[in-house]
Amino acid sequence: MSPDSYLVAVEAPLDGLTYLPPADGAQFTRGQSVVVPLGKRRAHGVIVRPVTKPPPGEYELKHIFASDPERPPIPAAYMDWLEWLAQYYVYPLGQIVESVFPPLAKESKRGGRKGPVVKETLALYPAPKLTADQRRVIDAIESEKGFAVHLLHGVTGSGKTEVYLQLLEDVLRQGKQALVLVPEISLTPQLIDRFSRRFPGMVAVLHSHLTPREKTDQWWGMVTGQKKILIGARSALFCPLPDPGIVILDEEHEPSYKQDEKLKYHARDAAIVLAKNLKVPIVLGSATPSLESWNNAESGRYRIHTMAQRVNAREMPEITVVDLREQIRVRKDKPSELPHWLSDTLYAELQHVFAKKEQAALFLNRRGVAQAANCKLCGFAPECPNCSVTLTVHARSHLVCHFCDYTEKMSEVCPNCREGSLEPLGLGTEKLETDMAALFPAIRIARADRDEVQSREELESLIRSVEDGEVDLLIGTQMIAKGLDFPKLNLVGLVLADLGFHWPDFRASERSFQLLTQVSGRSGRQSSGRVVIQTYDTEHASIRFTVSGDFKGFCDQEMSERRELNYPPAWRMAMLRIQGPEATVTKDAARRLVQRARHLQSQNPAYAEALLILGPAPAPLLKLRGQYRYQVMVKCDSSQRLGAFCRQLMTPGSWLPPKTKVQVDIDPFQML
DNA sequence: AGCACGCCGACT
DNA sequence: GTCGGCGTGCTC
Repeated sequence: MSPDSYLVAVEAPLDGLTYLPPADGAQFTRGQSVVVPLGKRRAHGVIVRPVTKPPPGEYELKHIFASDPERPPIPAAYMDWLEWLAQYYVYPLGQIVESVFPPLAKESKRGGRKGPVVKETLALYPAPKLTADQRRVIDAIESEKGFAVHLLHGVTGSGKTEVYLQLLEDVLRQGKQALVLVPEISLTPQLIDRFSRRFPGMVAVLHSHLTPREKTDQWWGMVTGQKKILIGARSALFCPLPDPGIVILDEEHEPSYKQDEKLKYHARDAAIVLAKNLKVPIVLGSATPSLESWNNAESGRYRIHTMAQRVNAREMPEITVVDLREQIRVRKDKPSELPHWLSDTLYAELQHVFAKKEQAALFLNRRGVAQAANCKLCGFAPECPNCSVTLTVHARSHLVCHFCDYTEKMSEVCPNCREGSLEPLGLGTEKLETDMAALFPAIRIARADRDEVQSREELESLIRSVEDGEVDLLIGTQMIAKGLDFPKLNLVGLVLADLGFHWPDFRASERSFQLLTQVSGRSGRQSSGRVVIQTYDTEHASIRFTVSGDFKGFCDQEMSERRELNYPPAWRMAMLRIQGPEATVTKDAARRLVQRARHLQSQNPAYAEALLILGPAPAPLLKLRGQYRYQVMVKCDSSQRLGAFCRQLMTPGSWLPPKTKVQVDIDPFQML
């Protein structure tokens, strides 16, 4: 019995359209590529499933033209995964399906005089002898067959990469393929070389900096099975591997795994579902696991593997916390020549390091435009009474919460100590550079931030010049915290750790802790490293737990706060973003969206206690590129319920004014 | 997304 | 009078 018709995912913002089989009566199976008529054009499509019922409404069904010989069928596990993505992230399947295919035809004109994507002429890199820790972890991971999530918690320098390499070797021995995901920023030629030396001729690479031709060639290398290991940024997930045996995802906690445009997926979460569909193990590695993953490990959903020792038994660096409040008090009586941001302690350490001809780095995690206010005397930063996030300074006179729109006037005197004054936090890397150049005229300074370093090539050449000892002092934002692996770097200074604490985001503490721990772990690769953390808030959990090295302690405390306010991972969250060209119209639409949401909530008793709707609140940058932006936050006790709610809420209707658009972001990272 | 239709300003 | 601007709406 032949089916009446097929549901086809087509290149359009739709989940699928119904088509009749072609005139020749050819039949199709799930995952096959076809060419279909769509309006006036020919479009690519993928068979989702045969259907017997015609679509609702009066339609003259069109016929599929033919199957698409250019495109191989998508494996069933990947089809299931794509449908999951569409459901979970509330995004049209038709626009997701396109991303499993390469940008160009298999064979077309070959151009480009650029070198090969993966160098194949390098000296082999033999496997070193594994440490007992590494052997234990590998055995534990390999003892479990089929799908399982393994969280590899290894301190910086504990040799996680070698664990990955050994796991890959064993998977390759079984003739299977592997997918290795890394954050885009760490996908450097050095990393690719390391894999290529170990597995010559078997490595393919996919990331956004490749040309369409290069992407297409790498894609086919994996899909034909010629290449065995795919290393890539998050988009590499979409390359349909015919025979995968393992998925590895390094730096699991990295926020850059979350895509914040179009399909707003989290590569870690998507990778886990993919691995589950493929029935293969997935390894998540990090020195500072995300609270999400840690929570899953504690509850037994993930297997946890810990590596607490550094490979060569190197010491962890010594961390000094400088209380800037104390510094201010001292300087009140005894004025200093030093810039206000530079403590006597950090200055002394810098002098010491430069005298020994070693390297130093100064970090200032200056992030974006949103500014917190804090008291220079007591460190107090005003918080929203409803949301427990730091309030943001608006027009230097008001404090606003970006989640619930709570507003208060910014008081002159600090409401906490009634002595100091509230002032916006503000300090830039440029200022650090000019001050340091004046203090130490002889040292060579390099600056790394978004203004100074635009491309990855620039970042790589900067890193190389630090490695080659052409730089004495590196000044930068957290963009260099990742690539920081310099043998002669023996001092890391965090100029103002508070900037991270007071970011208006419920993950601010977690990110600060991660940054502090990651940075601290990287000072002193060879000899005794030092870390100086300057702060107005020495009691902040991020600092206390970094200094004590108590990862679990930090997570326990942070989890209890998340539970209290129904934040992830205790609850789940979705952000609804409304934007339009007119201020009042957009704000009105946002209000109406909230009304709709509350109405929907009242219709279904299952939502009553399980759902919190907050807002609308103006986005921190209310007007961006001519668009006014508001956001509505939805918290929910279960991800299934949250997904169902959002899909219902987003069903198209006439309630949206023209030119106004709503987007859903499930499990948002970017709170702005 | 892409490609139509549709209704208003500056061109031969 | 038309050419073309991109706002709006639809695709089985």
